[in-house]
Amino acid sequence: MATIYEVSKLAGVSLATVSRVMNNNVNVTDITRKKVMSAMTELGYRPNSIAQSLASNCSNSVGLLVSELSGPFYGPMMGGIENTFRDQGKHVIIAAGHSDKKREEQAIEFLISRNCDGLILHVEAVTDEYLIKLSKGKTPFVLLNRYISELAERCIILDNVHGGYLATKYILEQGHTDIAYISGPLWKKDAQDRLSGHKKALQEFNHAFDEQLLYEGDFMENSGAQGYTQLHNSPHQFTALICANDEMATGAMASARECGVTLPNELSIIGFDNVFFTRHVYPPLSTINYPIDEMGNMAANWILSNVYQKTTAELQTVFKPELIIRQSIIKHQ
Amino acid sequence: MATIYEVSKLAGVSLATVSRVMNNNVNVTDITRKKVMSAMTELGYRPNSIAQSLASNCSNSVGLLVSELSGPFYGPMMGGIENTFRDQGKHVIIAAGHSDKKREEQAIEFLISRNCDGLILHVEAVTDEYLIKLSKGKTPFVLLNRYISELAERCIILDNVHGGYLATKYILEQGHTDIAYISGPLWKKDAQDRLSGHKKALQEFNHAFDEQLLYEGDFMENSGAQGYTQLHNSPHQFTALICANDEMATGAMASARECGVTLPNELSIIGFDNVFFTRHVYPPLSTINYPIDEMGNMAANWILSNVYQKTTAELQTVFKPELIIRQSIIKHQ
DNA sequence: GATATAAATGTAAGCGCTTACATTTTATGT
DNA sequence: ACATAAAATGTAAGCGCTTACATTTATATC
Repeated sequence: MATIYEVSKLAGVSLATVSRVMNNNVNVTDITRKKVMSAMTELGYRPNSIAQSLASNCSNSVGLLVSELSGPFYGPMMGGIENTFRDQGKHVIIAAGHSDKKREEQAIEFLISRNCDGLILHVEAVTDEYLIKLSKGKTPFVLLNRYISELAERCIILDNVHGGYLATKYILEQGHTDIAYISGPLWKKDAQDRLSGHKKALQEFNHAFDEQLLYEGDFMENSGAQGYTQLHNSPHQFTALICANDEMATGAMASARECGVTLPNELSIIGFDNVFFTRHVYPPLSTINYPIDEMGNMAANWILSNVYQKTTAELQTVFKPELIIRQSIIKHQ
Repeated sequence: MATIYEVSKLAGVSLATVSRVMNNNVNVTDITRKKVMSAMTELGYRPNSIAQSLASNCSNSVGLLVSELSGPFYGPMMGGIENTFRDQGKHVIIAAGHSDKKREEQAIEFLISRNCDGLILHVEAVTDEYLIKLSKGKTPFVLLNRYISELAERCIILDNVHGGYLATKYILEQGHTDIAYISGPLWKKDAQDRLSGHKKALQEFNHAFDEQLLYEGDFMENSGAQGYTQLHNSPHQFTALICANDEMATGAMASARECGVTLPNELSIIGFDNVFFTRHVYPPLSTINYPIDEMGNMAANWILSNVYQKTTAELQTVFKPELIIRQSIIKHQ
């Protein structure tokens, strides 16, 4: 591979001049620029980005840590992020944390040791303290889907409380009074928030929250199925089921059908996240929209603005969930 | 950040020695190794991977190009790949090609200019010639889901012909004789192959292939819906529909239901790929399994073996599809 | 046209590592 | 104890760029 040195020789200029035409282009005569450019194309020169990084102390790479690379939730998020960055010549290095404290920490270390200029973190298991300490370090980062008051300006979140509220409110408005709830793991903030939104709506409608109708799942499909079975077999009746995410709702639907329950006639269900397959389940699942792609985009913009000093669209940190109505809920008489 | 130089000073050894303990560890006394190690931890030293790359001419990064970051197909593939690599201290740089020739080429250029040691390519639009030329270059790559005879040993593929054959054979065995087919875009090799598998099965059962019952889609959900509508409105009857992937099958199912067709009683459907949501659609979709995660894994192993000289499990290039039977198909009398 | 000023270009010192080669230390055999 | 080979360590030259600073060249001012 040709180096800058050969280009400079062929063009009859110095290294610095070649470097200048590669970069900001400031203070170079058109004529020398042309000489250099044609030398470059003649040699098929392409800058060595590693050497650039070392010399400039900027790797032009941003680290992206998600819980899983697969699954309906992260794909759109990554898509939005990659798109924004590649246009800017930045590249994204991905890692998966698998919702495990140790693996998340390792992944962050890994990304930092890779000289990422900035990090986009969707972490779940790592502690607030860890992140606060990390924020003192020299690698800037944004947090997706996590709120830490000390780091507020770098948290891009969904208003989960409001989302939980919207779901329950809609169910209540449809006349349901006996409502079961399958939550996420309650050590996770978003699971808590969605549940408190639920309680808030209940309170507003003067309905008591019934602990017996709560099942704590883990956001995975199976726990939805298990949760439903357990609730179904308890003495408590319910005509509507709220699930803290779509995966669990799907599991619950399968389980309900196995119990001989007709959907949606005998049981109304609502999920959360609006992952793309909710349209395909039967009956099509009502849910709460989580604009994860937009939020990924915003995270990318945050980095562009805070790390690379690019001017971007205005940064927004709190996103609003929206109710998506499909056929999985019926009016209760 | 501490550099190797400070470590060497604190440990009272030379740069080279520090470098040695970081690397192969060969020819270093235990005692000096310990001195160096403790100096490292004392300083919180972490090697600068950019400098390492420049000096060693190896970036420890591999580029991964997929068509989309989202969608049910690529997630599992990326997951398998990332997993394999991070264990080995390699990182993966991702890019999306969006099935567009120009964007795919750009992405490849980008990845190469990023000094990736190797590439895993899932490309669709780029020509064979381009790839053959690329193979003459210095960056090694594997191809996922694409076969080019000149590059056979670096193609990791599914036997799509056999997959198409299996699907059709099963439908035929269920007694169906009037079978519609929604294909992928026929400029894509996999779409062609699946269709020829279909024809092969037909022939084996002495059924003529009816051009009128073929619709060429684009592997996306909408085209499945459109395809179904068109086939439904044509004068030709059919009791079974084979779709070249699950997305189109899903679209066709929605469309069939809108046309008032009861599934699976009035129409049997089979898809292809076995993406995870096929279990959730209604009725659960029979399909052909595409072991994309394993194939991603294998691609990673290929790189490990061919680029990094690691010994890995034996490399396999052709994977076998399997029939997955669910409830979307009934026997035809 | 001489001088001051600005613009364009060149020079050379790093960025933080690896590694060929040189040198020193240690082990081995007699 | 000494020569010799082997092992451990040190020296220094890069890897391909960027950039502060120095120098040269063009432009403006009177």
